[in-house]
Amino acid sequence: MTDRASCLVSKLGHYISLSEDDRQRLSTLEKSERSYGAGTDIYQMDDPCTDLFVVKQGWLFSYNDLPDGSRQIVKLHLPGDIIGFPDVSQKHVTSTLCAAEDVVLCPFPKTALDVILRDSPRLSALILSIALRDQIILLDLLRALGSMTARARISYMLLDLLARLKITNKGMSDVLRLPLNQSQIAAYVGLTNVYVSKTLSRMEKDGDIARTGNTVHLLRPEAMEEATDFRDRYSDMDIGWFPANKV
Amino acid sequence: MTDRASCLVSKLGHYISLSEDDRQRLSTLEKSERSYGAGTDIYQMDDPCTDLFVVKQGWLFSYNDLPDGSRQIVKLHLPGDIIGFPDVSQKHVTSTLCAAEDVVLCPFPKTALDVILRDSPRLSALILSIALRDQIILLDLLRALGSMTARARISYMLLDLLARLKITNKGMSDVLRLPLNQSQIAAYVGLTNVYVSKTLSRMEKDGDIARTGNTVHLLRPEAMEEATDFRDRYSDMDIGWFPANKV
DNA sequence: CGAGGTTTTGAACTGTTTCAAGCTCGGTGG
DNA sequence: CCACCGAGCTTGAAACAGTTCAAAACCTCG
Repeated sequence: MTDRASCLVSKLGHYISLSEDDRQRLSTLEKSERSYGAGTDIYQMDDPCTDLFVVKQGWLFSYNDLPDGSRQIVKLHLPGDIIGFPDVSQKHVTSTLCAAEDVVLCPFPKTALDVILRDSPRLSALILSIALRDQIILLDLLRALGSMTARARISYMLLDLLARLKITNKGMSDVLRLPLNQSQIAAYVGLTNVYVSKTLSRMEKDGDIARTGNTVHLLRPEAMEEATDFRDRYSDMDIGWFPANKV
Repeated sequence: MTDRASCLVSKLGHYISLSEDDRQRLSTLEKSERSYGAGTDIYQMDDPCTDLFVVKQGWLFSYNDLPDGSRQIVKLHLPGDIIGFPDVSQKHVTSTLCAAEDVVLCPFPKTALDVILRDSPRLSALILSIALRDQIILLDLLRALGSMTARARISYMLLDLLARLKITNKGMSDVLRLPLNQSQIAAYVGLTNVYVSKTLSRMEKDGDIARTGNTVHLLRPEAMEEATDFRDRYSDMDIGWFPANKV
């Protein structure tokens, strides 16, 4: 991956082989990259939806504040992710995007999708697949929030993050840098910061995890997968049905 | 809508105008329709994923059973809906489909999407938009399960159902036939059947709703929308960016 | 009329929240 | 170099929303 390589090309090329045409198309879509400091709100809920972003560096999350003052984080964004996809279907964005740490993003215009859909069935299929897979993952999260205990929810979150990181980093161990504070974890799994603290402490005492700074070590991932009925949706997407590109 | 009209054509034609070519393409995809009795599991989690279904009649839901014995309903399917979309990205389906009452479905093969993506950019964009909008709706539900009280969750569910029914039935009032028992409602909003009963009774006593048989009348929908920060994602999808079909 | 599924109601219980205080630790300024 | 500050984490006690269990009431349909 050279320095001038487009974020989009490297992200999508990860799933399927791209024709030279496709590479060209994707590269031209990308605007110059941008940096944001930790804690910055990059766009706000209800802003007009014009750009998508590929994450080049750092973690981010999308959140909503509810009428009663509580906050729900609806998505964590890791390097390589495309941010804002679902909002393409709406005139305005439906959540606020916040940098969890210092980040670098590659914006590209929403209209890019138009071009892709018109000219590249293969890329269209890939993008659709990614959108659908993300939906499956949301359903998994829904099950966790709907009917699991605090402990299982947190386990689930950790397993999910590990699986995501392992896509691009095959040989990875079960150690995880977690650049989120406990209030953010709580807002994600639907608990309070206090109970997240208590639950993490208990998990540590029971030997499920070990913590040092903001890294977490999963000591019995299989047991945790068992308890949460965890499935890895990332490693085996079905891309067998993709159409070939027209000639 | 004639008797021989394809389910898919009438579903998709609802959003955009379809060319005669597109109509032809869609019609040929559809297999003959099928009926199932109330309570039937139509397919089971982990079955191979081959077909999608358009709902012609009746309500259904997709659910998962968790290791601890609890059940989570992840999606309610109403007439006009396409079932199984997210699973296209997987080799096996990720939840079990169950008929909440007597239903009629129109199956069509997963490979249909291949054809559409190759030949019709405009239909591709529509399908992608629907998938993305569904994702937004899931995020809304996630917020509800993650950080709302029992009362707000149930309010949210009712508002969402009403909004969905109003898509195809513009002049509809705030009365809703709800062919689900309280255990199913509970499995959907992440509560127990007992507490659903208690909450519904309280809502009725407070004058938020009225019940007769399995129909529910929303008496103060605006107040409920306020309390749950409800947004109607169905009525105004952004389809302005769709590509025209090639000639 | 009886039977089975569904809803209601009450009492005891539990997981999670709330509030509040104390602790840790890295960063900053005197 | 130390004192102090603030953000985040931990801990405990009290309160509460929602669960569990169990029994009774209700409905619909054969």
